[in-house]
Amino acid sequence: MSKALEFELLNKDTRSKARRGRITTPHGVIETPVFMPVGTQATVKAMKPEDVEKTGAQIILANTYHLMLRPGSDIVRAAGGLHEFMNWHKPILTDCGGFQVFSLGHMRKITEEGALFASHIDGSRHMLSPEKSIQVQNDLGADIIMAFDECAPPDADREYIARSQARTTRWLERSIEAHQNPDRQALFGIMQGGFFRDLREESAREIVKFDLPGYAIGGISVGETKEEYIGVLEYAPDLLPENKPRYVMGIGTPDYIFEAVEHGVDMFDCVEPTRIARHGMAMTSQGRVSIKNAKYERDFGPLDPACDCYTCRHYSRAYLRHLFKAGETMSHMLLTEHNLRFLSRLSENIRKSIDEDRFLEYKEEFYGRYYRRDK
RNA sequence: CGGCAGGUGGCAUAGCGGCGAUUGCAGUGGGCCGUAACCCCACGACGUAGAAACACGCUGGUUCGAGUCCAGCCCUGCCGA
Repeated sequence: MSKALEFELLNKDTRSKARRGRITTPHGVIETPVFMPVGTQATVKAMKPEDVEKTGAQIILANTYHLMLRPGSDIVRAAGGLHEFMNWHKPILTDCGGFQVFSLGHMRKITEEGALFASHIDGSRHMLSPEKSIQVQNDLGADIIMAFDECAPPDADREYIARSQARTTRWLERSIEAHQNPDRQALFGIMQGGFFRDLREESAREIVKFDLPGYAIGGISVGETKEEYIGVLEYAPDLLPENKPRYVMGIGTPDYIFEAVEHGVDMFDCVEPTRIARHGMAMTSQGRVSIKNAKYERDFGPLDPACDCYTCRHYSRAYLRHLFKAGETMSHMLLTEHNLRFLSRLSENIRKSIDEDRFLEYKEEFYGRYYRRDK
């Protein structure tokens, strides 16, 4: 059993599969369900670590592929690891590069050995294999690291998904073998299998055998319909051990989060809040607000009257709109901070609702405000 | 007063005689899901598509056809007095 991570199941909702948990890592405790902001290049874009922390974030992500290319994991290691390098002293999770196998699909070639990438920065060629991914993640030193997988495209056919999923399992075995310090970094396995239940079952059966400290559900929220997404959630979390954290990779809209939690998921991450912030979009208690809209030109009220974040306490919609239209970096900072606070608070409220056994009521109440259909 | 260069969307620009006129910025709206993302898409605007009419400074002319060629005028900029 890994000493790097401990998971306590604190409470279970009686009318759904939602659960409250607590993960303990070398850099601190994480209350679950938890939303994890993404800081791909060892920075949550537009945010200082201390401000990320103030939003209530308990753990952030960083990325193997990006940091391997720049600055290079040896440099991060020489700096004393990611926590020291980026001045974030709470837990960190590093993604393995498997998503880049998908998102940079046209710039790489997959073989049994791994994925051969042409760097999006300078075109140089890099083999990202299970061994390489884990070596980089060992250098980075995150509390939770991910086994190297292939995130297959949602429209791939069954035959491809079957082969890819089986290969990901073989890659998992190699990832475990390559892992140098399981006492300080917890290695999670990733379930694949696309939208085929039997392939998901096969994937789960194989990866669970390794008795890892946690498991992720990968390959969803990659452009499929919401129905397909929920379809996988109906059975996939149940295929994973109850006493281990379950992580759905890549979700960050409130509805996707609620659905995941309802089906027994504990962790989730997404670029959504940070990216849409830089594109002028805010998540508010009343639904999404596109701050670029002309109707906010003279709106001197806060972005979200129900929000306690720094942005909402000090700035108006009119000012945020002005900053955004003017191309000022400050708009990215303020909107990002707000969106991160929004999702942290959502996580807090979800945890509270599970503690009080009223998760479904909270979900309904939230949907009534956020997804109301007027305007 | 003379010489030169120009006048095309809000601004800036492209445009062998076939234009229902280009592109960028600005504008309006939308998207974004394990971050190649301060990015991408759409639309409107000069410039009219229900019909008719007007039409790239203005007025004429050449031509089957003119933003494009010609003439005059108006305006702008630069240079010289």
